[in-house]
Amino acid sequence: MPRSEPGSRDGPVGIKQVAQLAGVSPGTVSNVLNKPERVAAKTRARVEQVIKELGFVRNGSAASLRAGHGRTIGLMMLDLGNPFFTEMARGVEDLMSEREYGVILCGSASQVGREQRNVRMLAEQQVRGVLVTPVSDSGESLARLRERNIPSVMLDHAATRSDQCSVTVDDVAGGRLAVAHLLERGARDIVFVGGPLTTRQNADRRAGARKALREAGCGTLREVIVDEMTPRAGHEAAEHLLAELPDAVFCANDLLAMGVLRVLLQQGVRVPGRVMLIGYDDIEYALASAIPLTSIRQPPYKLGRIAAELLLDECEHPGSHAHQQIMFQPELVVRESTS
Amino acid sequence: MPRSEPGSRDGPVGIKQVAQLAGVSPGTVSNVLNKPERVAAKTRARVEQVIKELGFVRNGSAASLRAGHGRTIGLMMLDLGNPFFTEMARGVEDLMSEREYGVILCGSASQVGREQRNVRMLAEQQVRGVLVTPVSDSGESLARLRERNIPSVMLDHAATRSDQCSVTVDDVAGGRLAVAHLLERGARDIVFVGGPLTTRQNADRRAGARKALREAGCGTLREVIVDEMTPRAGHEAAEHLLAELPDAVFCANDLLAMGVLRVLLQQGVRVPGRVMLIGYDDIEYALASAIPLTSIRQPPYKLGRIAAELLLDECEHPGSHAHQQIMFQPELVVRESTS
DNA sequence: GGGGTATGTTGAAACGTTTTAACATTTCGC
DNA sequence: GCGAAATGTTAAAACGTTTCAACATACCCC
Repeated sequence: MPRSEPGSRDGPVGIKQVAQLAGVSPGTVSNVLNKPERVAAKTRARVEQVIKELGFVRNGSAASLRAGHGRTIGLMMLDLGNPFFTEMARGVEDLMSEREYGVILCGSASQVGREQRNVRMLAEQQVRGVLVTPVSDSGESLARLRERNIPSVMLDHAATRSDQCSVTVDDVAGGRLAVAHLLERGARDIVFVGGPLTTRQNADRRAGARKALREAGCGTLREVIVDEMTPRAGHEAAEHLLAELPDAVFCANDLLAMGVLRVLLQQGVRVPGRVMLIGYDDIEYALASAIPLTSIRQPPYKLGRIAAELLLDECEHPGSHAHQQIMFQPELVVRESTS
Repeated sequence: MPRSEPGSRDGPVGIKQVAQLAGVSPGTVSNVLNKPERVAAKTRARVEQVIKELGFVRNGSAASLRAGHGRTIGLMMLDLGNPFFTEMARGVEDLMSEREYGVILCGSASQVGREQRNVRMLAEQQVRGVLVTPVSDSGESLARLRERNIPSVMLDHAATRSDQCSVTVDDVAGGRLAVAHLLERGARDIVFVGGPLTTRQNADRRAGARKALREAGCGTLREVIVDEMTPRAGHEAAEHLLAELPDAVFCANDLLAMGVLRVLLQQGVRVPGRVMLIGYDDIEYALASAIPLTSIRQPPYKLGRIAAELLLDECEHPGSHAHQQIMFQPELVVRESTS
């Protein structure tokens, strides 16, 4: 049996072979794939049948070359080690998977250089658009995307230009919410643990904290600035506190708070009896800690999903797309650590 | 000023325009990009200069179309919500970024169907290779990749075929390590909390636990099977234990253990005084819990990185590549919860 | 300085789609 | 039934790279 089908060759089947077997032209097969409504029901059925039989899978590179863009988007994350961001990535991935897009994942690890290298790589891959959680100074990366006409949506960082979409949570409001809660519970001597302040998130949360104090007209804010948002950094910060215990501690994220909590308990400091503690992000693991943590809840999954929707809208309907700067309000979740 | 350069047009600059400005043929520019050693130093310098001036970025789709494969790999993860897997993804991303490859991220959410859809998408994107943490029955997905000649490496699941690379940690040894430790500390009535048992990880860890008992010739193992590896599932499991407290609990992952721990402490059960507790994975957040958790450490970042290296070796040197099944040994990390 | 070998460079042919204008065919109003 | 309009289908020209055989050129040894 030399060869089973007239046109069958060894290589992967292409659109031509489908066309031949279905008795139509390659153009029609392409239409079945991309604009099914333009081809007669009967023809379409036949072609689809052949596609299934032959196990044909379209060559995305060729499609992308001809069409000028492919079915992938880029996702640039600030910190792949932080559950807040990976949860966001999950939201993005879920939506893109539904719409049959691929997601090219990049981590900038908060370094401008790495961010720029990755933007170049994404441009090379002909991504249709890019989602970015920008490092403090990403102007250049975004400009490069713009000059290549690659749409982008900023994630967890508000856009200042009106020709840019962004999806964020109000961190100033979050900081205010946290400290207002502590004040209401009677705390006066409050410590903010967070950093580095060059990141927008930290700066905003601190600003919110100060705002709450101003509004209340009472209380003082001490600060311990750390250079990482990890449990380890929380440990170190807590050591500084032991000398002069405050009434309450506001940590710029839950990982820090978990570190602080552990040191306090080890030293026999009652939480919340002696010191109240509040975190930020409301990650799942915060609930599971020995003294469940009061925290500020953000919806990372939703953020990712909505940003992805916005990006796709801009990519697929550049004409009618209206740029939006969406800002969610965070939510206070009260648990034992402040009760 | 009608046009600044003779060949300058509006669209993105291509290899031809670089060639023209540098006074060479397009083929030579391509060689500068892909086989720099084949082109004379002087010519190369000139071309590189022009590339920089024009801000030329190669069109990856065209390259991929002609060459038959692109500079991306696929990464299929079992569970994007689990720090163990996201840490693995970080290892993969780091290496691929160094080698200037893009990583297309997919989550299978443990569903065979989603896995297969994603494999199809990856094939369409012409990925060079795929890293898979397979769901329990992924034979078909892997077969599809093979018939398309797309190399793959299995992650966190040992390959049974010798023409397949895999990188794993010995979960049987891990389970044995955990329970042997508990027995050594004097526990006799031990409970295993984990599930679902259809996942290889759970089945192996349980098998390891049983092995430890057999070897010791003493002790008994009760089991609470859950259907999710989350803190919430841990809570529920712990409720079952309260009626008849065991000497020790071995959880198939740290998230479960954190959930169990919280319920025990809430009920006034001393840990480790009354019940010892051991987890699995040694995730960062486990250390930060109120009673630091004894756990079985696995090196997810390293797993990801090594698997990525293996995959690239297979992709780039298919001739000389030797398939390997690498298995790491896990490590016992003793902390307060068993001391 | 002539035959042979390295060493660089080139031109043109792919790669597998999408797109477009042009061509058939059917449908419809009258 | 006739012409016009609507509906399907097609052939051929892109898209921007890589590859490969062929061609120059420089170098070397006797």
